[in-house]
Amino acid sequence: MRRVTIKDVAREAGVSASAVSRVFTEGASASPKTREKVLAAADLLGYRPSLLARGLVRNRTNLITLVMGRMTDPFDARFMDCLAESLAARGTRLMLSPAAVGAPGEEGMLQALDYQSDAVVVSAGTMSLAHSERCVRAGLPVILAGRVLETPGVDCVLADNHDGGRQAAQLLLRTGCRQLAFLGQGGATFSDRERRNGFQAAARAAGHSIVQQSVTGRDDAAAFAAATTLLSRTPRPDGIFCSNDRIAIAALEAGRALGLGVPGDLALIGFNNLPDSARRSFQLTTLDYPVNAVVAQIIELLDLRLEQPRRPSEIRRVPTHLVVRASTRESV
Amino acid sequence: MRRVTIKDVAREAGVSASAVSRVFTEGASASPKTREKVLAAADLLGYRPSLLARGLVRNRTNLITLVMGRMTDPFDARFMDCLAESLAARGTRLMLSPAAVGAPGEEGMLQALDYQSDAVVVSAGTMSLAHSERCVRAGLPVILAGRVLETPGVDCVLADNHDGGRQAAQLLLRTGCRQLAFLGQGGATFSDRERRNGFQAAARAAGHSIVQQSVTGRDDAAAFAAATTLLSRTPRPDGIFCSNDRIAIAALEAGRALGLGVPGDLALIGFNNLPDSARRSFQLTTLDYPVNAVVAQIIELLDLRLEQPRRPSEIRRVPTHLVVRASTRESV
DNA sequence: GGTGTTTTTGCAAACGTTTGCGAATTGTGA
DNA sequence: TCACAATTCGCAAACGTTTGCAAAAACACC
Repeated sequence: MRRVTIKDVAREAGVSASAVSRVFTEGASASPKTREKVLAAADLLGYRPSLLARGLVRNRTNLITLVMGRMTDPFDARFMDCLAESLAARGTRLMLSPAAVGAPGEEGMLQALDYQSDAVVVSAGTMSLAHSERCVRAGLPVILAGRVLETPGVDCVLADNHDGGRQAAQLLLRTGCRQLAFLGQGGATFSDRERRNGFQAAARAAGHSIVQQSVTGRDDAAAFAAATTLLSRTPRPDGIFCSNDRIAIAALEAGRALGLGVPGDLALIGFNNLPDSARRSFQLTTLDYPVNAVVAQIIELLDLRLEQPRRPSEIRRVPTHLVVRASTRESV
Repeated sequence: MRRVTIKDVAREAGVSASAVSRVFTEGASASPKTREKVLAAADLLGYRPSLLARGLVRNRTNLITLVMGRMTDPFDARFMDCLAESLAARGTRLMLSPAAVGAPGEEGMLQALDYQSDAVVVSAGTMSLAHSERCVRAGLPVILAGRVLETPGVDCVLADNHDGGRQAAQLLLRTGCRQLAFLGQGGATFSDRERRNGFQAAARAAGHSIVQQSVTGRDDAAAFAAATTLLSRTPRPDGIFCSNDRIAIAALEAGRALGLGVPGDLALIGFNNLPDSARRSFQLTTLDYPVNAVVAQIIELLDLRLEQPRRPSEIRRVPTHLVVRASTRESV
């Protein structure tokens, strides 16, 4: 039951432990003869190098910690899935650190230090980031997904939410909506604020004002209630931009429950382009959140920073594009 | 930038490294005085024990590897989230190993050995399990979620799918359905087969036969197409049990697209009780998959096996219960 | 075969912990 | 104060690797 170690392989192959190590490390020198002997022995014994031990001496674990909130939104799942997959493809493993467990929540970032993660990716939108600096000071690269923190050494990558809001406003206005509204989370997350600001700015630029309504709570019922409230205001909004698809779908159901035709009486735009929003029951116009592109940027920044830890930190924005479906009207 | 190590703390506190170590390990002997000095020093320097090093000597890492398929279904996300959360609460970290990366896919199980995970949880439903035995032989506990493998040393926990199928059949028959059908994945996953078998057995026992249709492909469009095919058979099914909620919702949309009333012309039952199925647009009757209970059982089995590695392996089934909504008729 | 250059090899010291063991310290009771 | 028991402490050896260094081996060239 004892783990088969490098020494076992060395003995079996009749070489030194260093020789075995070199066979198993990229680009090290080993003669074809020993290589063959070592591989045979390793195969026979079922040897696999301990990445713990290797990490200890190399000070590089090929581990990345992901700090995330509860994956209540399928969007988070999609992000995590994509990240795990892309990292695995380049030989890096992803470790999960749920943010919600302790009271402060940001403990998860520090735990990344414990296992000597090569970096920590934070995607928990509502979390405070008090510990980021400490991580950076300890030499642990921090990458923020979906939000910005102006701290030296912290890289950020996110969708261009502001521009997404602009596109939403312009589409609604172009298709004849006159009473614009934003239905969001009341500024609870970074993305929420950016999307609202972009929407509002574009509306203003076109000479329109917007009304706002926030959903309090995280479940669909809360979103439905908030949408119902919003739709019973006078004048009734005829074009709503929602902070994300989940809220938009709830709003769509609320509109229908009130007997409103979509998009005739009410046009709706969401954000994220979840699989759900393509469903024939909803056919939601939305802004595509480019998960793959965001993940690609994260990995690129990761590599850059691991190569040169002192490089200035970057903020990268990934463009977002409209996916027009049947919850908005045709352009006139 | 050098990591602050146990020796730094020892020097700062004026004690030996062993003393520091003992302060940081549960139930070791250290006098109040040294404890205080050590904690002060550790706090000052920002010391955190390296779990790599600790894992190396203790041969216990507090790491669990989760081997999973792509998280295309929100159900998987829910499972993973719950597992990560529960493990974190007891001080164990979850490591992800996407199964889909290599050609064989089961490589992920072996990678659990590399980081000396304490155990591996496999939830990838469609994956082959060729490497399970090898893991067990290497002393790595394997726990299967959602499927059964009759191998000594492999524990399994899953929902009682067979009984769920029975409940579905009985409800449909009790509410007046006469042409029962099963819409599933053609036996692609373990759960799929069990659910079908339970459904079929109960129907037979009541003197009914069922027709089957399988959806080929993983996206909603495939499910919609399969449902449409199924609904154009003669005699047309009036009660369909679907392998999971995603398929059931697609079937519901297909029924509506054909102008069928739900539940009047067509009754539908899903499986998993996803948040989506509670939506007012769907109101899907479904079987609740008790994620929390399953995870609790997994953790219990885990603890048991870590305590006594040689104990006989167990198969635990967690009961499932009907959540009746508006996609089925009232009992008569 | 001899010289010089390149490649391969083994030794031993690291990496940051834990832990058995014996020594040192502290506490107890008369 | 002394003898004895119970704690606490430090030393050093582990855990399974990698890697700088110098010795050894292989190779190239004349």
